[in-house]
Amino acid sequence: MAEKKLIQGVKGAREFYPAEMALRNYIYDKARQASELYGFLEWDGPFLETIDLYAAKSGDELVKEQAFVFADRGGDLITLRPELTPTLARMVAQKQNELSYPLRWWSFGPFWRYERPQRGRSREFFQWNVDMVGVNSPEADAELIAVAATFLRLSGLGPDKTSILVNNRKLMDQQFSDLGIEPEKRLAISNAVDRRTKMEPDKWDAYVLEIGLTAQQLSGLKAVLGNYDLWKSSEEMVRLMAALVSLGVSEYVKFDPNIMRGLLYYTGTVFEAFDTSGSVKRAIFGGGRYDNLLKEVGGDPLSGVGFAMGDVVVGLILREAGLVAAEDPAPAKVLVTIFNSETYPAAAASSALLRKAGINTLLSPEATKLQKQFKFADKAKVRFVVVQGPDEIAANVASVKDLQNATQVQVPLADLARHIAQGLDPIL
RNA sequence: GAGGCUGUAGCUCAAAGGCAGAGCGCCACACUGUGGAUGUGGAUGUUGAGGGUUCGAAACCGUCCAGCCUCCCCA
Repeated sequence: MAEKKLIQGVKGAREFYPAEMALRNYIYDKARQASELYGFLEWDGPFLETIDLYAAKSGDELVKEQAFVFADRGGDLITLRPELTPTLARMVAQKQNELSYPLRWWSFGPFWRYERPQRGRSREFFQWNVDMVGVNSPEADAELIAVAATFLRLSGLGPDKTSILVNNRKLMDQQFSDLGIEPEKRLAISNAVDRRTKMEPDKWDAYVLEIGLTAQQLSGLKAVLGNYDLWKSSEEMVRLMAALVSLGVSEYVKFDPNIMRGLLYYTGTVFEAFDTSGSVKRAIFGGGRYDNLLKEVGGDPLSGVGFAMGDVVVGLILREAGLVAAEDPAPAKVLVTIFNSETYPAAAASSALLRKAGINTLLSPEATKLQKQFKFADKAKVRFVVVQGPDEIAANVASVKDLQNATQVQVPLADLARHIAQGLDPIL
């Protein structure tokens, strides 16, 4: 009590108490299942990279303002990775002629971005990345969307709760061109489209006119953004949509001309997933097709398609939807109590028997009152409690209480593990 | 980087310038070989930090720190 001041953790860094760790592992497990169902290989890169790797995309806010950068003892600038794609590009380029294409890789690991922590955003987060490199077809794009949709399905997020919205950069570029919007204004227009849902209609109109569009172009643009059949005029989109039907995931997918994605490197299909039933407005994941992946790190150009999903937003959604309990996990099935200071050897021997049989077993570390040990068992959510007092030890048996139905029986020690295993799984 | 809200017991929150409280949780007992439920009793605070105003501050003022929300950006 003398020292009460707790040393604070790093702002925006994550703390995973057992309940949060269970959620993180749940997301990791579903990501792994979805990835492996499509035959993707797990990989990872270093968490530390030189700043040069990201500086290839100079001018990018991600690097200049959102990266954690520090000097190592030799004075070199080291970056905590803010994203995976540059690492992917480098690692593929290093073995460009050894790898077999199309490459299907997935990864789940930590990333860092120096930004203001808020709902759905922290400075340290885990991200699932999935990429297919070395192929350029709408069917490959569909495959990636299918991996993502499969994750949603495995996680219990059905198409009634989530949607994957898709669009195509080339299609939109054609529309902009048809409207006579000059190429140099298109980036600003893309950003404006991205921001449209967050602004009031009048203000958005004014904002677009300020960029330099004519009133006619504005109304044309709004017609385009309201045309949900626009995809039918794009051969790529038609093939993509057909592939999604064949792959059995089309119920998740909707065409939406308002999906642009801020990142510059997307060149074709783009997509983002949203929670449509809950309170979280941020994208669950986002991705798309990129060309010239390797050019900037010194390799020969390769096309790819990929997406990334952070753990924070999807974690919020899973909790809100009640799909993952906000409780500590309960790996142990049995608590072996210690009756008094003399009976520890018998209790420890019983716990060893159970563990040898593959049963997750807690052993009390000291002989406190049995009542206290039972209360602990209840909180630990174990099913069985084993008691061996002097009577049981003399008879070479153990008392086993089933907390679920409050029954208790005496079992010969030789049958202890089998008895409990059968109680846990009656099929045995 | 910009704006807003909040910070009181382990947790959720009351107290609006005048004695720091409740519920839940925790501990003990009822029940000295047995959990959940119930009852009775008990412990717990530098009111985020350090200053100022005041006879008197949890409250008012400014500083710092932290958390939450929005913008920016994005997973």
